[in-house]
Amino acid sequence: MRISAYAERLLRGLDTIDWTESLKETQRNWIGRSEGASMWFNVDGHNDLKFEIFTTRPDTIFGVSYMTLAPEHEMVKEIVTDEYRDAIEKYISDTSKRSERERMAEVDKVSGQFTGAYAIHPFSGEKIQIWIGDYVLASYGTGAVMAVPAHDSRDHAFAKKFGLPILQVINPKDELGEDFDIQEESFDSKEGTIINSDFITSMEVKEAIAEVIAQVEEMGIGKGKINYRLRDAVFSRQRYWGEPFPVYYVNGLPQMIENEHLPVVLPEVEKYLPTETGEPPLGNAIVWAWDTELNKVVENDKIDDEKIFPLELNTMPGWAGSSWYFLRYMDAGNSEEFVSKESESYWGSVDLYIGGSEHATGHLLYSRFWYKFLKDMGYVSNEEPFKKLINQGMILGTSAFVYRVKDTNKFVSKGLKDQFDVTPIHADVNMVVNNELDVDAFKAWREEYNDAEFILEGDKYICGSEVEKMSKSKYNVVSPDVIVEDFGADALRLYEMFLGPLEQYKPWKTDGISGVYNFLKKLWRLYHNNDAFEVSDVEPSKEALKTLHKTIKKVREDIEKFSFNTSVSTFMIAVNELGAQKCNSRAILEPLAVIVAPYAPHIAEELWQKLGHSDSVSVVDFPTHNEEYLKENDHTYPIMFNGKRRFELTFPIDANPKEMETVVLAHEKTIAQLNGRAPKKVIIVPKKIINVVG
RNA sequence: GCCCAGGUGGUGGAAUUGGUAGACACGCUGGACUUAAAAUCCAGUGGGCAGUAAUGCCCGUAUGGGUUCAAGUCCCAUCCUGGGUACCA
Repeated sequence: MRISAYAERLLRGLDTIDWTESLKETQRNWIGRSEGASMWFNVDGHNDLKFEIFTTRPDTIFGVSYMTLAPEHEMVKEIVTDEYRDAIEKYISDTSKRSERERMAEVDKVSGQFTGAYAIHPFSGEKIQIWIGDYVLASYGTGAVMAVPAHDSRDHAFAKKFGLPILQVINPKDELGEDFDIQEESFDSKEGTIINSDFITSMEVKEAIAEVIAQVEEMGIGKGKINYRLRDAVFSRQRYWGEPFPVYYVNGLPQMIENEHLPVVLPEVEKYLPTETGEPPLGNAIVWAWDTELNKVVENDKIDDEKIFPLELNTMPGWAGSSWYFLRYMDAGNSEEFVSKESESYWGSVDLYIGGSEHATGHLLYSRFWYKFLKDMGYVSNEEPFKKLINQGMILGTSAFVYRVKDTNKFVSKGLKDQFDVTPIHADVNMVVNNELDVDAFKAWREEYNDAEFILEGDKYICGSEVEKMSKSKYNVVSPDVIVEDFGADALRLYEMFLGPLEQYKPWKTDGISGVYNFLKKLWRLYHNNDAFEVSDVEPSKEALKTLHKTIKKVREDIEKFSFNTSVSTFMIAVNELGAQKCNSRAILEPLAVIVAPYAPHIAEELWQKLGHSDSVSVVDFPTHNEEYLKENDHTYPIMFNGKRRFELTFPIDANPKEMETVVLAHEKTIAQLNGRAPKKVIIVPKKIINVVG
């Protein structure tokens, strides 16, 4: 699939979507756009031979001291001289044996071999040695580079190892100083002035790049070029299960099954594993042949290669479905097209996508690619599939540790463990409450611990703890079912939100759930007197209205920002305040149930019913706040001296700053603070602070 | 190595545009109710110093500098943690 053809659009599109910067950056790096030039070099003594290199630094053309080809480069065998033939062949066979993994692990290891051949410098006409080296990748650019050791760290390492010349052609910007030793370290930055470089000498780097490109284009030996790191991908999956290709083989040649006979449905198999002969899992199927007369899938043993043929065993890769499944939701019942024009134009692209960042360079890049392709084909109308994307953080587990004294069956409490030689062991978190181990449960946990002994602190065994991914092997898995059983689904839902920001990784600690559980109980009590449901129709108090409306305002803002943890805090504050106000006014409690509903739907629904409604709380309009109720008559200002708060004063909201200043300066505490000094300045920020400078 | 995100009490976290750091909650301490426990409610809770107390002062958002009347927030440098990436010319 030629995703590389969309590289530029995939890159530019990133500027138009509301995704996290880190995710966009990962995609940018993966696409890997680099701007430079491709140039042709002639080979000395071979009039008919020339080769192409790609460089992002044409400005360093006069610093070239050798050329490097990838070992796999097709020209190597033609140019190698007899003297070096054996050495080159040995090097090629050695590097081909090294697996990609080895090459990755040995990045620092520099290796290479001279070919005996020379290239001709296009401007100076000088002869330049041609080497091969496995730091040049055959699959990127042209598989050949012009090596400028003075200004490229990899070329520098290579040159140093093989004693090749290092020619400086850029003078670093002043602050890096004269004492920069180019023989010791390369200068890769583009901040500097060109030296020793014929017609580009004394130009700035940027200028020189453009000038060299113009010159080689005029000479017909090169041109400006943009390269991408992004590679095309094979549309197939060998080892796993996936959507089947509607393809069968006649004499080994693939044939497409006609549209009208689709879909081809996957067969039943015993196991989803490759066959013993190494074929894909579909090779295990016994009903996987195509009958060209009946136009259906039939048993393999009927294959006669005349009317009945074998079907393709490879399947489609994961992104065959994941790249566009969301479009199908718009028109799931449509049996003619994946989505109708009407549905597509109604729904458009996805407004909000919540997903993990681990899909940055796979699913999320391919989805964008497919979507752009579908747009080009006229099937969808937007350029990007996911307008906004949030990476949700993972809920981590809090592991508990007990400390076994080495070579014994004794366990020492955390506070005393430093007095012994101990091994930390994961204990099941379900046996631990507030870091205290249920000793009997631990003994019963496993046979080997039945007669364990404990060295306690006071009368308790205190466990150590550590935050890790939830995993069975770490015994830190907390099942949501158990939480729902103990506290209810609303408490679970609220607590997950309350733990912290949506995008953040955060540790689960069951102990903390009592906070939201208490909140739910307090909420319930607002609508009840003892156990009886009781709300009144009396006019709500000013304070209650203020509490309600500031809550509505804040929660609406939080929802816009996906800041659900602060919403939950806001509800807690509201319920605490209304409780203190002894509010049980219907005019307050009805809208309260509505705004709580998205967060704690079960309890809200039940309260809504008790309030006498027969429809669901989820279909009621979300209330809007009224600024009238939020108006303050006065504001309590911190009185600060040189930025340090010393006391507070309350002023009417519309107080004149001049008058406020007079009152502040006349205050006895101000006089005490100033201690005889004259204030230089008084800064008054309305509804914020008053700062006296002096 | 490079790129990105982050570092705030005992803990999870809050803090609008630079404007009272620590909201809310957990935990902890003390108290009320109770024969007792659970549940519930009330009060306190960043650290330090002084004071019988009211209160006052100093320090404090990873570290060191800087800008500002004022910095968790802005700038520079450093350290640490998490994630991504791996010779891409």
